[in-house]
Amino acid sequence: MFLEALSNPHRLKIIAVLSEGRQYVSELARELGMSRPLLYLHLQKLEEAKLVSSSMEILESGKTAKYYMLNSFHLEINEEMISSLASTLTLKNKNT
Amino acid sequence: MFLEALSNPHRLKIIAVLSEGRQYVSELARELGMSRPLLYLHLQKLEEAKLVSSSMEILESGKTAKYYMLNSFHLEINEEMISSLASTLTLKNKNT
DNA sequence: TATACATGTAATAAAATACTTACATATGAT
DNA sequence: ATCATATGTAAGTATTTTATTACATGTATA
Repeated sequence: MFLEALSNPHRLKIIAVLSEGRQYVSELARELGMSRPLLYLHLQKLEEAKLVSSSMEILESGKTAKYYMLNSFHLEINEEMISSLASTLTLKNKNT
Repeated sequence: MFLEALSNPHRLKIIAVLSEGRQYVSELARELGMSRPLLYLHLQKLEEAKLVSSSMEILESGKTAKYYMLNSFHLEINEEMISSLASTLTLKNKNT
């Protein structure tokens, strides 16, 4: 769910950096001062939420790089929207 | 942070119910099929995020009741907004 | 007094997230 | 061959979040 994807400060930073342009994972990890495995985890969640996309490419150096880019998004969040979102959710309920 | 507050399905349901009108905790717990202590926890997070407010009142029966009501909100979420939000965040960084 | 129903919270358990360490593979340059 | 730098992921640990259980207090009613 996109709201869950946006609930972590690291992921917001990732979005902020990607909003300035696409970047590949290792370089992104350096810019954010974050370990690559951890960055992967966050990127995965952002990708599942369709907030970012990725593509494998070849750097000038000849090494392969996985580029991530930000998908443009625009959401209006208000009571009504949350209510209709809530009605689509299933949550394990003890009673019935 | 309001995005964290909105990242849990129970809390979205709470908002959905409260959007139909104010309600007191015990009754809300029954409507949601949720234990009161758990509901308290979620209501606290929503209140910290300023999404709901509460007030103690006396029921016709004479018992005191803590009413919760939804605060009206409207947020535009897009890359730009996330970027500026991200810049306000401090996150523990290993390297400087 | 016992029952019913309200608030409030402490202590604990369970589950989900976040994070680290370690290693594997591949390519190009020295 | 070794070094540097890329991807990818498994396994384990740590932390945070979520959830339960068990109480305490107060008021009105039977």
